Amino acid sequence: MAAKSEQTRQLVADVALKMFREIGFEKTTMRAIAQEAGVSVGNAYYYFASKDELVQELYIQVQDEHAVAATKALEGVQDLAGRLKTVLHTGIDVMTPYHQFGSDFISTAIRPTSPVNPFGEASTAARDASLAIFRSAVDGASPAVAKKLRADLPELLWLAYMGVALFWVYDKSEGQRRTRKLIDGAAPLVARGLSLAKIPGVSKVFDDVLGLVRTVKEDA
Amino acid sequence: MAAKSEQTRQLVADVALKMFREIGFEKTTMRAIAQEAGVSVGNAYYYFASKDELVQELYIQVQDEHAVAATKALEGVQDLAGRLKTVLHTGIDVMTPYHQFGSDFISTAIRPTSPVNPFGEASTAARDASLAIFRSAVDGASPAVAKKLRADLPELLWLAYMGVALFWVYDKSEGQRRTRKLIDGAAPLVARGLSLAKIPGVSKVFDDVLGLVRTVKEDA
DNA sequence: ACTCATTCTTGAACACGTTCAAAAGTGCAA
DNA sequence: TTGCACTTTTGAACGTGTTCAAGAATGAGT
Repeated sequence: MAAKSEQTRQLVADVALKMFREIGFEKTTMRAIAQEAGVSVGNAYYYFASKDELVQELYIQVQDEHAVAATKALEGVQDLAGRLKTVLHTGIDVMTPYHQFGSDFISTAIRPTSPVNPFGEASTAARDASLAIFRSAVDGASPAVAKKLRADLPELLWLAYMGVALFWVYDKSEGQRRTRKLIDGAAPLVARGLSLAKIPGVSKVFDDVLGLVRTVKEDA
Repeated sequence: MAAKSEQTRQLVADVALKMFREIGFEKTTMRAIAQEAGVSVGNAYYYFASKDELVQELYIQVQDEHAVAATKALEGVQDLAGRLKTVLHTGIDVMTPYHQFGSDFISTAIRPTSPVNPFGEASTAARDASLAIFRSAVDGASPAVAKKLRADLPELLWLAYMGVALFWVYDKSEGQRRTRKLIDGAAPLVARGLSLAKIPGVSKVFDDVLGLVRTVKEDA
């Protein structure tokens, strides 16, 4: 029997996500969710320990959509700039229905104790999934990315992606036009910048950057 | 008469900041502030429209301290790497008493409607003050920074500083050792990276980066 | 059919940030 | 002194996220 329990859980989650999309984070109160779902407030809390955990539900779903959309869109795109653009654009695509919700999300997510914190423990799975998208974007590129960069690049790009997401949240231009522009401009620049790694004088700086990144990551 | 009113305002602010420092943001309730200050809750709200505005008070104070400390510490430091290090380290210095408070602060600050949002209207003054520190760090450097970079660099460094601050918030190492390491490593790297602007192949990439920055900033 | 441990559900209660009508205080003009 | 407008102060009340003791429902073992 497919757990009556699981049904209730799904119901609450579905109602919550729908309300987040339609009326925003703050106006979606736990009481409203419960009422709309036809359960008691306490019951919603039986399945989700906090409002933040409902946000986590949304986060995971958006992440999944991104993985699917990006994988599909990457087919046939060879060059790094194009692949990077693809991953970033599809990322923004799946987030778009939640744009008005974005600032509340980030505000929630940035709190170290939040289950949605992208750097935190609770979202290791989601982060790894997201990282995997960038890894595939890098690994599948031709001409290939310089070998010494290949290991760390996906993580750095993912970090940049967090920055783009932040930019997007603040982007009040229609359809978030500016964010799209930023992606279209930055992706080729990153690719070109990386190709400079062959120049001797530049190569050393790259090595040091990688060294620093590794050092700082290490003694966490 | 130095306004009894102003005295109350100061009292509330002082008590609040002290409590933020000592027991953190969440545990510092408006009721606790009021009680400790010997006023009613409503009275605290007469002077500060929200708890966020008390955070703004803190933000401004920290900013001021940073400006003073950085200006003093910059004396006699010539090279860009050193000057950058100085500004970043003094920035972390003045924030240190509030480290445990950091994540709540950022979580508050990142909300576009917050008076403390560093990108927002309400903190234009504070941001300009902070920007001025970076501008002076750049302008006072010798050997001088490439002319074409000089206009935009302070803003980009300020942005990087926001990133460092974010890193610091998450830095759980003792005394935030890792953040210090990051600063010591990154500052010379930035300086060296900028000096590459003279190399022809690199120069073009730099130009495009600046072009992109300006484009994206323009049609806000 | 009858336990009874486990899972699920309820709604009242709590502390919080915030609001507001009303009271108290203040200072100046008549 | 009295009157009056203005500023300051109060504390009860509201809606929020969250907790929890208590009760229902469920289902496996007898």
